[in-house]
Amino acid sequence: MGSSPRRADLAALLAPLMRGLIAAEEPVLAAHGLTMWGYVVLCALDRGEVRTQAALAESINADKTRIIRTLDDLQHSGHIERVPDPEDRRARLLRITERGRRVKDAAQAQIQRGEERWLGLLGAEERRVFLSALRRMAADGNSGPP
Amino acid sequence: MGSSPRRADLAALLAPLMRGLIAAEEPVLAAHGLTMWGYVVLCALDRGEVRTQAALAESINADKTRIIRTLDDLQHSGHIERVPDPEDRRARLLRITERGRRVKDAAQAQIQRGEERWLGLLGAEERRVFLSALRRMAADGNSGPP
DNA sequence: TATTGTTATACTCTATAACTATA
DNA sequence: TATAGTTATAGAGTATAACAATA
Repeated sequence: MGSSPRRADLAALLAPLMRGLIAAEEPVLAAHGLTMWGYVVLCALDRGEVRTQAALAESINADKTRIIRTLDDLQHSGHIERVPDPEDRRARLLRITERGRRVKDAAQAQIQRGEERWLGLLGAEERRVFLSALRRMAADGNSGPP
Repeated sequence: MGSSPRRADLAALLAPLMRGLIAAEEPVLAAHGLTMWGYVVLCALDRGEVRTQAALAESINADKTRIIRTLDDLQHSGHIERVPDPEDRRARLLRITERGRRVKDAAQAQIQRGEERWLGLLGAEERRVFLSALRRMAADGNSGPP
């Protein structure tokens, strides 16, 4: 015997949770005039770790060509600024605007309230352990192929 | 102030972990002659909860038209059988074959060994709490929109 | 020669509509 | 009339290749 697995695959457990979270986020973002990618970009820029489009694309695991329309839209709606880099005239420096940060913070607050639908299933200590473990695992996933 | 979030969004933590897991799974599945969807189908059929194509599609959150090519391939490679339902001549009953189960079990064993790259970051008790919490959250995500 | 940002093109994946054979 | 399975078509999303400007 021994043919049935002790537990489901990790990915099989994460997938439905991910689906649920995204489904819950989408109407919130739409209500704030944001797309999923637009929100991801605002979050990345708000962290302040990246300045150029290439660096941004890499940090959110997107192709550099894929984010251009998103950046255009965010710029036109006043959520970000794109200024030429005086030190490298090929590059354009990205910055979230005051308005962009307000919108992002409002959307994020509502999103994290919505996450209580799932996190609320956990006890206080359980939640602490879960989030701590998840943070560590997520950080390692960034270190590329084994 | 209060403009920076206490923590990252749940989805933002799950996304890189999910990416890493899928990237690690893909070469394993390929080595066993399976696609991601083919593997998902074999796992669902092995659980034995569904019998028709429509029920299978729903259980793995896929469109009924989307799985047909996958079922064709799995049938041609002898991983599943499709027999006409004697009680409803419109339907075809799905069943994983002995060969299908062997391949699926082998792939799954290797996949779960690969997951130790992430789960291995956790202590024994931490891992137990994490998996227990994740299982509960994943089950709730299936209950549809709030 | 390599890199930044951009555009145009091709390709993959998925959903939609329409069809058949049953019920 | 509704449903199971199938096919064909169209649409969205993504990657690839090629370009101009700059390093």
